[in-house]
Amino acid sequence: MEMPTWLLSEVSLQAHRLLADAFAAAGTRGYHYRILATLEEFGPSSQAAIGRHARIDRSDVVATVGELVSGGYARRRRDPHDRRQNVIMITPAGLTRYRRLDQIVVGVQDTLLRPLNGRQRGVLTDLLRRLVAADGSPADASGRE
Amino acid sequence: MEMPTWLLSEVSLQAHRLLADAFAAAGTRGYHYRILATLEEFGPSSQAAIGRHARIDRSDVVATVGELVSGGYARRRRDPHDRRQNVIMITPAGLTRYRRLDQIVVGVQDTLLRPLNGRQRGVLTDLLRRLVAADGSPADASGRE
DNA sequence: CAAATTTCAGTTCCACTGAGATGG
DNA sequence: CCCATCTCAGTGAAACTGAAATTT
Repeated sequence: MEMPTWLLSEVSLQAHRLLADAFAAAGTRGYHYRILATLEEFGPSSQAAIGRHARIDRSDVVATVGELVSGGYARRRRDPHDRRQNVIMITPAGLTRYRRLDQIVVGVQDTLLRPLNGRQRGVLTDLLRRLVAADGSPADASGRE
Repeated sequence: MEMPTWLLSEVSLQAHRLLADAFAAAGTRGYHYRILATLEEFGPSSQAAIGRHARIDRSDVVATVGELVSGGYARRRRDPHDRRQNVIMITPAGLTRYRRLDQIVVGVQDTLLRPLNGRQRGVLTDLLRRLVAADGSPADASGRE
């Protein structure tokens, strides 16, 4: 019960709980924040591109963007240059909302990482980044999918 | 998008995918493994105790233990000393199954942590352990629950 | 009475699948 | 023809809630 995967899922669950509580208090969910963050970072994007950046399934992107549009946080238009895709743009209201949610998320980082000092936080982030970077990379011969 | 909680959830998701795939191939799920591991580690336990050790909700413990009993991997009896509770015991078949699943889990650790050397794995485990240990501990004034 | 345990029924979020329609 | 995108409908694991029944 001390396996890294166990510890990882426990810590991730802690983070998820903190985030879910904070998001719920703000009347939203993780997918909303992640999509707003993607739009803020990459600008107008197709739904497929959003899904790749935010790592959300195509199917969930459709539904969540729909909710964001209903709430006035994003706009959805057909791309005139490639009529297969939509162009999703964040609205001023969406940007305001994103900034507010982002502060919440920053606060959660600090709550979660309180037991670690600055140097330790850096080491943890670095190690995790390596694992993320290696996901599905050539190092591993037995590919998924 | 480089927040520790994001990296954490990404890595945890990688681990979850690896484990879920491996468990599915073995015809089981995470809850089954976690409960078998708890029974192996702590011996006969009440369902409430299992839930506390494996960090599984009381409600899910009931259902999952039921499945394990159906599969012949555990037995459920009323505790004669405290008739509110059940005593759950792992069967020989359950122990065999647990050992097999545990090997799978050990293999997944190695797949996941392949990008890190031994020292780095130790550091990561240590940092994560600190975060887990601090969960809901006094350091944080605003307690959950 | 209060507290703990078991159980059931239901919810939510997240990740994912399959298939159809449209368009490049 | 093949491929990408969008969309809908549905599945399943995991975490959780509320309430009832039993027993301590």
